Amino acid sequence: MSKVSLRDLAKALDVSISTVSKALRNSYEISAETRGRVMDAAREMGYHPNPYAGSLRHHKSKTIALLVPELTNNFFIQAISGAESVAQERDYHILIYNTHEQYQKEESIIGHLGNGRVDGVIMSLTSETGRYDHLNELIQSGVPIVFFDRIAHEIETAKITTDDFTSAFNGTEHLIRQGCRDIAFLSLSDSLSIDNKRKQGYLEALNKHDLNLSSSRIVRCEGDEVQNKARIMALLGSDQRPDAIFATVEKLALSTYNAAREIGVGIPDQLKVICFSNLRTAPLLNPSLTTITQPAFQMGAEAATVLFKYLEKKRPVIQNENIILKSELIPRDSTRKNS
Amino acid sequence: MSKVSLRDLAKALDVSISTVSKALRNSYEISAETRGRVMDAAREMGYHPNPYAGSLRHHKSKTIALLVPELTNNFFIQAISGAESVAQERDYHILIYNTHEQYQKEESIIGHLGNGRVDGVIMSLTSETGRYDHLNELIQSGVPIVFFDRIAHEIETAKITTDDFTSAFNGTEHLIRQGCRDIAFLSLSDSLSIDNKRKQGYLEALNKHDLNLSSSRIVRCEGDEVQNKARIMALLGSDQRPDAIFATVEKLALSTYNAAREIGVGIPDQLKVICFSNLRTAPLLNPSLTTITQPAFQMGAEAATVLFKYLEKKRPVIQNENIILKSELIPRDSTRKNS
DNA sequence: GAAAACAATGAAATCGATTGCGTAATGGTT
DNA sequence: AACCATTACGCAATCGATTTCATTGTTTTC
Repeated sequence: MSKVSLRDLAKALDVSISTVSKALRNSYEISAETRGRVMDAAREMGYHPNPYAGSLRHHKSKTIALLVPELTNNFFIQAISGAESVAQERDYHILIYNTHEQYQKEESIIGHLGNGRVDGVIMSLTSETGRYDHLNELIQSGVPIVFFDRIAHEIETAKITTDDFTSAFNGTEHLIRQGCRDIAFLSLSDSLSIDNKRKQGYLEALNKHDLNLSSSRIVRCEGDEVQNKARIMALLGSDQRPDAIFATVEKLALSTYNAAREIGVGIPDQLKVICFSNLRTAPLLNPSLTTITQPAFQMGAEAATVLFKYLEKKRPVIQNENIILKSELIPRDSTRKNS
Repeated sequence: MSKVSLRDLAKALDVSISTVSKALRNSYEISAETRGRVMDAAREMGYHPNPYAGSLRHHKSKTIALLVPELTNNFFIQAISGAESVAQERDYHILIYNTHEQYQKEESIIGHLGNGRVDGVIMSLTSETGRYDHLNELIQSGVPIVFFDRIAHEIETAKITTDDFTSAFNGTEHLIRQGCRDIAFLSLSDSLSIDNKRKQGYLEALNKHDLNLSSSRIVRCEGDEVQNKARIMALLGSDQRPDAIFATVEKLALSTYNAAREIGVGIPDQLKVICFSNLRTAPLLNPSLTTITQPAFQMGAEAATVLFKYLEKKRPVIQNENIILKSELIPRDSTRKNS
């Protein structure tokens, strides 16, 4: 039952290996009768071609890699799901890697991806990634990369992002409209472009509305859950408590909810909260959470579509291209105006 | 810069291919000097071995496949994350497949996994899967499968589950203790063993407490989100509304929340809700949701560990083995006793 | 000093599938 | 009857790495 190769089929049918191979690929060289016999035998004996033999021959693996900094994260999962659905349509296989927000892991994994393991890569950078040598090297070796969300501007390729600056600007204005005057911004990492763009959108909105920007209102939360929550509790416990929090990522908003609950700060009366999030339960939270929701599934699908478009070419060098999708601001109770 | 092979190295150093190969693998046959030269050249020229050439030779791919019926699902994602972390430690690669709850996709994907693409498989069945020929065939062809959560009892191999019967029994008793007398059970599929075990636990608890089991209280929710919500709204809107809902899976509890909100049924006063769930925001919901939480990450990690244990053997035939982990019942406000 | 032992390297087979080219057999043409 | 086309198939090289088995040249041993 185990491992049927072309050779086994050839032996069983008393023809040559090449005849079997050609018959299975419907070559015009093979007579209809022989082809039929081969097909039947292949079915009966349960023949499945060894994918790696073909990969070796054709220098393509029909496999792509997906690198994300976190797996247990609604945004990335939806993006993965989007990419997966496109890949499945095209009979591509997906290798998945979790870089755990560590540059070192990213580098090591990228190193394993050269020389034919994958035909292309879709990825989002870790929050630590500041150098791109490993990525450039991979591209030089002929493996194209498409970035989504956490992109490397420095690399010429396709990048799928959302309108982070505008979304953050609008989100901040939304808070201001709801009556907030002292908005803290919870940031994830200084080296991420999305983080910086969101920060700029936030600052620009403050500026437009003549709110002074005390730099202490930008709080870096790059630790683990416990550390971040402690930092937020310190912020909320100080005598100069902000009246709103803009969280760049979902998990910081949840930490804010937990911190506020623990310290006895009422949302939205004493503190309004908004964040970038793909949480399905946002409407069911207490209070329901105002979110800026990225089209995550679509981003993943788009990244895969662009990648495949280039993979079909003979020499897949991806043109520099910025594909920017729109996020949606969904106001809910966490930013409800005080009555 | 692109594609450096052993041959290229050999040419550059003016030695044979075999010498290069042996040098890189630290063979004692090669002199220290030559080895050094080879190593240096390999580093400089950016040599990475072609993984598929090795796979062909050694009949192993250092790759496993992970099949799940859903990707955007907290339970499965945590399980995947657990398996991924173990795989990463051992330098294994993970191919991920979403069967979308469709038997046909499961069958087709499994068909692509024979003949060397992967060394083993970790999977959870679709809710449609009732035949196991495709799985048996794969195992026969030498690819071991480890199941988690949604397992196939009929197949002799390792299976990682949680104590579904007991958990459902305890969950139901919990509802009864909180004063419920008419508990509806939202079921996902009749063909899934976990669903049946949970159902049995539920029935057993009713039985123990002498609550009569009108069969109409078991509601099959195997449609999409819209259909399920409609079914639940019909249930909650009837003049014989149950006083509690036991949801087998998270998404049905969320549909229940939405349905109850829409129809104006108060949780927990008019309706108590409990469910199997790995939702991180369960404590933050309105009201906070009582959950039976499975150790999903651990299940994935355990599945991978068992699989790798067998893959290290020469002839990996997995012994029949049931590994049962404990779920945790976390009472929250959605089952709070009426005052 | 001849034989044996050893160290360092290379040639070639192998894994499984593909494919360009060669070739035998058949039928048709003049 | 000699020739050419066509059909149907097999041989062998190839992809890249590994590994067994020679094959050199050198050193040791009696």
